[in-house]
This record gives sequence, C-alpha cells and structure tokens, in this order.
Amino acid sequence: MPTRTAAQRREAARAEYDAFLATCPSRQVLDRISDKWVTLVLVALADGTKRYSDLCRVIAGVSQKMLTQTLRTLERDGLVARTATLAVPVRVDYDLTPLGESLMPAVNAVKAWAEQHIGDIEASRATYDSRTAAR
Amino acid sequence: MPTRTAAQRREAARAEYDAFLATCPSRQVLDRISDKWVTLVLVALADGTKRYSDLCRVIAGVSQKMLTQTLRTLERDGLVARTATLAVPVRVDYDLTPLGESLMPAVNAVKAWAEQHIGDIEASRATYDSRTAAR
DNA sequence: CAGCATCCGGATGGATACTG
DNA sequence: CAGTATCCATCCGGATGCTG
Repeated sequence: MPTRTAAQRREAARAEYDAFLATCPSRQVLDRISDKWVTLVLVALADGTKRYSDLCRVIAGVSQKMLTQTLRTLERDGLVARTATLAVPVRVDYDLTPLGESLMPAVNAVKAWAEQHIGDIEASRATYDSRTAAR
Repeated sequence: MPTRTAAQRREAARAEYDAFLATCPSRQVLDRISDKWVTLVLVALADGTKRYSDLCRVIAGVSQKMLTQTLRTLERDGLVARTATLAVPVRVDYDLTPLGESLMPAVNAVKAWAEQHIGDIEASRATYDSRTAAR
C-alpha cells in the first residue's frame, strides 16, 4: 500500500494554501481593487456623487452587468453607498463611504507609482522583446 | 451590401476599448499587481533572492505553469531579475530589481490598509448579507 | 532542476432582451 | 432611469507529460 501520491499531496497543499489565502486580509482586498472595474468606479466616485448613468458614461466600455455587479460588491464591502430616490424617473446616487475614501490614498499610491514608472516598464518590455525576438 | 454584423461591431468596440486601456498607465500596473500570483512572488522576493524551487515551495499552491508565467511577465516588465547559472544541475535565481523594490511601498500601503480595515469590511458584509437575506 | 507544450473544464464577462 | 435575466464565446489556469 503506497503512501499518498505526489498528486494527492500537491492537492492537499493547494487546498490548504487556498484556505490560507481566503482568510488573508491583504489577499481579499487585493482581489477587490484588482478587479477590472473596481478602481475605475472608485476614482470616478472620488471626485463626487455620481448617478448610475453617469458612471456608465464616465467609465466608457463597461457593460451594465459588470457595472451593477461591481457596485453591489463595493456596497456590500461598505466602500460605496447607494441612495435610491423613489420618483419618476427613478434616481440612484452612489458615493464613497468614509471607509471607501480611506482606501483612496493606497489606490493613489499605486496610481502615482504607475504614472511615474510606466516609462521604465515599457522600456524594459521593449528591450526584453527585442532580445527574445533576436533569438 | 449589408451593414456590419453584430460580431464586427462587437470587435470594433472591444478594439477601441482595448486601445483606451493600453494608454492608461495605472490600468497596466494594476493589471500586473492584481494578478493572483504577482504580489505573492513580489513579497516572497522582497526578503531576498529565491530560486525557482524556493518560490515553488514558499508559494505553495502555485502551479509550475503559473509560476513560470508570472516570473516571465515580471522579468519582461523589469520588476524581477533572472540569473541562470549554467551548471549541473541548473540553478536559476530570482531577485527584485531596483524598479521592483520601488514598487513595494505602494504594495505595502495596500497591504497595510487591508490589515487595518478588513474588520470593517467583514462587518459591512455581515450586515449587508443579513439584511438581504431577511427580504 | 527549471521549464515548455498540450489539453481541457469551468469561471468570467460581454451582448441582448426585458421590467418596475 | 436603473436595473434584471439569460445565453454563450472566450480565456484563465490546472493537470499532465516531456526536455536540456
């Protein structure tokens, strides 16, 4: 009777690690802000209240499905506040909550780094590509 | 002569959107650090040189394919340096480049925010879920 | 040891149509 | 206006097997 196979051990390790990641705060937050649309919504709301249709227009290219889904998760996480005004026509406003605002410095730190170093990255890519293409 | 098909319009829209994204530095960088494995590799390398097999072990749960792929893009972007030692057996070391190190403060800012506010987020989720479940 | 090629299932997310 | 519901193509990423 053999011990566990390599595959079984690997799977166990992966499951364990996944469990670790699931409880890792940094991981959870990163999973959020890493979302394709989350940061775009965040910066859009950073300069003031926006209506659903405003967001749809400002973030050109987002589908309704993704915008709604993004707003729901942000609302659930307490980063964004949703205010519905029952009238005709319906009006829904979204703002950053204080918690959402407190995240902006971190987001802006990444943004600042990006704008400062994108040139280096692109230069590196060009070098890398020309070198690999030569082979 | 028919007008453009739905597929053609879809492709045109996507191409336009891709072009927009391509010009956004923040987006490009966020796409990188948002990758499931990128930040894990970054923090693993932040405390020193690591061999391929070290990374494989430290970041339990990553597949070889993903680890290699992650390292390649990081190398291409100039965030990570790859050093191969031709010997038997082959030995390959990875380090952060100065550029990669300069990114760490921004990553740590997000990490710090995460650890500080994860409680608020989880509380918000609990409230949100109990409220929606009640309906 | 480090890495590549291939296959493939499932999640992701876009298009579209419909509703209060 | 602000969504919801559904369908479906694409792509991500894991498993596996093979090299220098």
